[in-house]
Amino acid sequence: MTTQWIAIRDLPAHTGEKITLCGWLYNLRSSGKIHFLQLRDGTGTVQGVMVKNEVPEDLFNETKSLRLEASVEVTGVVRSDERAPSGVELSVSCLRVFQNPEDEYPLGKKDHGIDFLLDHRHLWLRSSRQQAVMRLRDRVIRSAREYLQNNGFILVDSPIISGSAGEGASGLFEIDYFDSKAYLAQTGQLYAEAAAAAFGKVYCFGPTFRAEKSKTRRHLTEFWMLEPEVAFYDHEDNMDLQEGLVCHIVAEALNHCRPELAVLERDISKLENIKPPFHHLQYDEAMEMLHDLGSNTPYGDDLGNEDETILTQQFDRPLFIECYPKAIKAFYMKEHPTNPNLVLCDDLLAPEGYGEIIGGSQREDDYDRLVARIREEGLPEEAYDWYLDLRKYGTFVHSGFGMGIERVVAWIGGLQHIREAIPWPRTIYRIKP
RNA sequence: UCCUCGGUAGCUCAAUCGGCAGAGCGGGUGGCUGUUAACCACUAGGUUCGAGGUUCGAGUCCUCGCCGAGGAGCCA
Repeated sequence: MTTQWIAIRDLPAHTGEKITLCGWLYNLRSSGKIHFLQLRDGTGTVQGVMVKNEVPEDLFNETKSLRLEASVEVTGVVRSDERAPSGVELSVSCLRVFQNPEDEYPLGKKDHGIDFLLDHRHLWLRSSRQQAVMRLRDRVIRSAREYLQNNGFILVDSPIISGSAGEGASGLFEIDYFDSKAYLAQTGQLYAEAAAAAFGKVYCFGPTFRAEKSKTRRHLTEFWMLEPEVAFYDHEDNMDLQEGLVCHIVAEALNHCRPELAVLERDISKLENIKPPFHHLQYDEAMEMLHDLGSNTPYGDDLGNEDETILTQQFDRPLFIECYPKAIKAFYMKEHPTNPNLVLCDDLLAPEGYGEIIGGSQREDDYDRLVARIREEGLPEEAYDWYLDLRKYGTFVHSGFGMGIERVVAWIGGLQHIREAIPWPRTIYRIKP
């Protein structure tokens, strides 16, 4: 295509000029002798106005028969108009149809059920709401990388295919790998720890897989996780990093995604609260508070979703819960220096009931203790020989965490369900499209 | 794996106590020179998820199955 076309987003700068744009017809209204064409091109929307006695009669009649989502090239003069939401309209003088669909567009202008929308995810992405979500997701990812890279981190990605089951094989997807079995990664953490010993401050970012039959609005079987790992950071340094990262992501969403948050009808004031310092509770304190608030969760258990919601409702910004019992946490977490029943870890809970967005810990750096923990958990020791090497050759205090991108997007965007926060959600009963 | 809810027109949903299968949107036809999910008129459109059962009569009640959603557990 040799024609120079203009993005709808940039139309106000071309007021008074005759321009050409390419896009799709997302709605068409007509008053008999005047057509209103709602056009979108991925950068924005604009109303094209076609008046019967200003264009050839064939063109006017053909335009009336266009179906929703017809792909078109439209030429006309950009005109400022107070009645237009974006401030400008297009007086259409010429319209070329790339394709007028033979069938009616499946997604109507009124509401649809979630099942139908998910079956039509490939078309649903065209809607203004889904475009707002994807732009927010893009911004979250961009600002997270930006924050880490501005703070001396290097991206060192981890493999997605792993040869050993490692921790708890239950949640792993098994795949055929030539003549043997392999597994899809649940986390890149162990590899990030090795990379931290090479580069100091590292992160990995990629898809992770959980073969758990979770059926909740917070779970996907495939989700994206950002996992920083830092040499010589302890538990406290780790939480400072998490706080800084989350604050930067929220601030950048407010800087760049106001229109998207407006489409999502997000209460901005809730996001403007997200500033340091975040609240901190020790696990013990959290349990005490929960029991005062009527929870029945016994001491020693992990917090239920209900518990997380109750706790976060007490605060106006994210909440750290620190130092859980060792028995309910992963083998690689470092034992608490004064209480051997606890580990140096933290969960970061988002406000408004969005729950855990980060799980992190200081890692066990003592060879003997780590071996003992692997044996206690009944894990296959030989699978961790390379991981144990990190404690044999220049062991070092280090810490890291994993942040679930979709949960962060769901929280910042105020989404009801995490599946809207990823372009192609994967859940137990849904792997198409 | 467990608990709860749901499946009726292309879509979103109604249908009273078990008594003629309905509406809006979308489709088709016609009308309208400022519409904002435009509006107005007319019109077509049904194996009520499937298989049994109860009943004079089942979308509705019972049994089993299938599919999906929300929640629990687990986790980011």
